[in-house]
Amino acid sequence: MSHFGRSGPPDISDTYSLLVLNITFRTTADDLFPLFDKYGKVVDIFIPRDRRTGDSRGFAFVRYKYADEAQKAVDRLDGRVVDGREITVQFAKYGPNAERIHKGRIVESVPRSRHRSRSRSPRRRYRDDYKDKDHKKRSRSRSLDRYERDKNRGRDRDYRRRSRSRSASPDYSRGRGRGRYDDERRSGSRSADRFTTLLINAPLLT
DNA sequence: GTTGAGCGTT
Repeated sequence: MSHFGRSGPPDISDTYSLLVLNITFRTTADDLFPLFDKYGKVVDIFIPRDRRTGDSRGFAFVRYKYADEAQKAVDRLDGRVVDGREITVQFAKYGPNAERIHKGRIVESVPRSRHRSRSRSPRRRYRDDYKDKDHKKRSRSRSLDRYERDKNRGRDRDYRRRSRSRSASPDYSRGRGRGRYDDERRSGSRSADRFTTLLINAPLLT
């Protein structure tokens, strides 16, 4: 029953998006919905998936109808263990300029960045430190290596396949030999004629 | 079957 995220963004101007990080790769929107719906009206849940494999990318977007409910969900669900992993819940933004979407709704849905860049509140600072420590523990080399390896493997296999099919093709060796032979014969005879003319004419001219 | 930083489909 995953009708979430199937028909595009419904009405962003009236919703408050939450970014849920560190979820399991097999956690679906239906798994998150009952958990997040307990703290407010969830209008949409979207989990970005890989284009090729269709697997979850490990994070989700939960859209709430009201900002206070979204804030409450952040407070209650950030750091909670879901499916064996500690999830990270925070307000999401569409891009580098998410505040320009609609002055009012979306801007109010990003109180953390504004508060952090303007003035730090000691009430939330201890949580930032906690999250910072959590982030420092993570390493990103594994997934990146896998991605590069996959890309290189695919390219290498393609290259190998093409190269092998060409060198192993009997047409290639036969055609190459025949072609070179013909080429040598045809152009050789003509150039030999020219050379003969030159050689014959050379002593005459000298 | 694996993985683990990050900001999203029309």
